[in-house]
Amino acid sequence: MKSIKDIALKANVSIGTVDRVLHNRPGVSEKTKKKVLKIIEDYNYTVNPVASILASKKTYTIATLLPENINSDEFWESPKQGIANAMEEIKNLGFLINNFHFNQFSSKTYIDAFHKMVNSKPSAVLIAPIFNKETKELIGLLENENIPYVFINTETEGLNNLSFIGQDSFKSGLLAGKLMNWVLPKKAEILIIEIRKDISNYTSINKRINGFKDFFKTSKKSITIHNLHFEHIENSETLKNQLSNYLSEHTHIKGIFVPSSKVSAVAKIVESLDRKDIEIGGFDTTNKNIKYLKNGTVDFLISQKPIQQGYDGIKLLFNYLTHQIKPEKYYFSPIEIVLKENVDFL
Amino acid sequence: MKSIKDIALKANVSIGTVDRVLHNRPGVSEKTKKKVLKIIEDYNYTVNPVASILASKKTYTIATLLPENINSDEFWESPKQGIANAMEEIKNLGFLINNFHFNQFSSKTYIDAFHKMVNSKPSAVLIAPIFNKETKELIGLLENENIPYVFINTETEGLNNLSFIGQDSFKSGLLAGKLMNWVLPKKAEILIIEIRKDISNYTSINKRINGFKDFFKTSKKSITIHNLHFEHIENSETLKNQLSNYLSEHTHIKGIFVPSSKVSAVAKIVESLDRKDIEIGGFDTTNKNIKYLKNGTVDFLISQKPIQQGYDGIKLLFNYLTHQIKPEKYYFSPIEIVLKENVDFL
DNA sequence: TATATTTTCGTGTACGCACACGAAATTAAT
DNA sequence: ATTAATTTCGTGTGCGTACACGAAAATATA
Repeated sequence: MKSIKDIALKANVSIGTVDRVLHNRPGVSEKTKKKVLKIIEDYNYTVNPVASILASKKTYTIATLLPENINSDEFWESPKQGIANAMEEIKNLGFLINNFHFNQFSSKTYIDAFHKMVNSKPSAVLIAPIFNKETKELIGLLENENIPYVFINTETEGLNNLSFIGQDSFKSGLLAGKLMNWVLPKKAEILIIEIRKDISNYTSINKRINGFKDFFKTSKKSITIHNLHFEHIENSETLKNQLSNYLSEHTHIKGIFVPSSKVSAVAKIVESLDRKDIEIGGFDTTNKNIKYLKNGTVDFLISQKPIQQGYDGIKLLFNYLTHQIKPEKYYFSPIEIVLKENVDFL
Repeated sequence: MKSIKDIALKANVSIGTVDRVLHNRPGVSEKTKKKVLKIIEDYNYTVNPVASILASKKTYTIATLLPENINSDEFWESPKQGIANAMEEIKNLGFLINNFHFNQFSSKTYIDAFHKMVNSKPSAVLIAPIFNKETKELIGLLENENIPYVFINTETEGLNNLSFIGQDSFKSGLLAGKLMNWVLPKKAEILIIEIRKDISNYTSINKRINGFKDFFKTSKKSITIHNLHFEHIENSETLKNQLSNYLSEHTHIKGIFVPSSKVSAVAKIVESLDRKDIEIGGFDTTNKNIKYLKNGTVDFLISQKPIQQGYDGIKLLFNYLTHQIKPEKYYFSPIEIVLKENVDFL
């Protein structure tokens, strides 16, 4: 392995000079610069990143802005896990992390946290831009400071984000449609259950629903689709009452599609009604959802590898900051089908 | 970030002493060792791997022993890709790789390559132990030299391999059964097609078939299962003749299960027969298989993330050699369901 | 030509750790 | 108590690079 010293020796210059041409720093005449570059080429030399990192005492701070999760079962736990994993790998390379949180049902907390994040003067940020309008208003703060930002999970169009990491929601809904179509009989009715609390994330949810419905345009089976909205999901009594009423009024409903991670709340009710004839499909492998998948109440879940989303987000920023590697604008996460039979192997 | 110096300072010893306890080297009294360890604990100190690697001029050589792939579409291309990716990451950390190949249909080439591999005196090896008997005979060569070895893709029981990375074949077959059951009508017959060339890998294939059949013990549908063996698959004419004869003799066959990666060969024939009523399922996302998945001839594929298998194998050896991190004995790869709708998002 | 200015380059130190060498402290032997 | 043997530990150097500082060389100004 050739080193800077070897180059310097061969070129009859000092290692300082070699260093200067390597980093395109000023202070080298065209002539010697050319000479050194030639030798670098000849020797097939590349900087040793290990030594490079050790020598440059540069430190980077990455800030994240994600929803807080009150109980440990929530979706956001997973991206956070991935972020932590990535940080573990690069913490010795001069990277620090600063996590900011907000309440995903309060745009005010989002704005607050956003300001705090900017004030911490990070090298780069990873954001879940759940609030569309607010994000567009605030994003200038980052651009003024030239802080690169990556969006995760929620797509926001028309901004100069370095990259977006998340699922193609329409396609994942389409896939959900295909699976639901598989598990249903030749003739059946389907109920789509939306939880109004999801509204902050409405674009993704709506795209999923659109994709889902889109599939049935081509289905050979005879399918009718119902929609049901709930304001709150906490009050499980009213949810239960309304849902069981609806199901008893529409006895041909054999499939329920939950276009969010709140599958378990629905599954719990269906199970208590002992309606084994109803197939349920939805999103995200939270612990509760997995529980109902394993006991057969839920038929399928669609996952987006959220741990990897977090991991990839950090790694991407790492590569950008240290090696100036510009990422793709879109990284679509896997659309993973999770059944009882493969849930233990993910 | 705390460094050795900080530890030494706090413990009132020299960095040399701290270094000794960190590496379990002799020459430290129990008393000071305890003291230092306590401070390491308190400070939550971990060695900086960057500096560590730079300082230790140690170099490791990892050898791999995998089947050669003649055309670029074969399964083994993927693990090799993963291996290459991992090596790219660690090549500057003093790691070299040495790839050995064999013909997967000739045990003699396996034995030859195995010897060559051992003679190259690698620090550790990654093997696809496709030939069971031969592996058991040869493994002593590695154990004599105390060379750690990891198995990939093919499970071989009763040996002291550091780890195994691959799929739970029975479970993946079971899942294939579930999917086939979903796509078939209430009453149908299924054909399982084995290619005799797969014999070297027979354990995996057989386990898949067992899992597949196992599922139908619980199916509510009325299913009959046929079996068909082919010696060679190259001669596509005879394959085509035999298969089309069999299908025309057994008109109730509505599903074909290929428990190997040779799905495309079967799909090609079924397509040429214009038998759109037959559903096909199998393994591995080779380019050809994906082609038939996309055009609808194949209904589902089951993938095992082969790229990641290769990647994980190398990374695991890296961690073992550099940090003495002992891996789990079994790493079961994901059992991934691949449909037309999600094949572009893997 | 002498001096000032700018350009070009060499030297030294630091990053955190590994490891060799040898000194100091402790213990054993006489 | 003196010396020898052993254990315990401190110091120094190097890994390959980054970067600050200042010296030398080249060029400009008078």
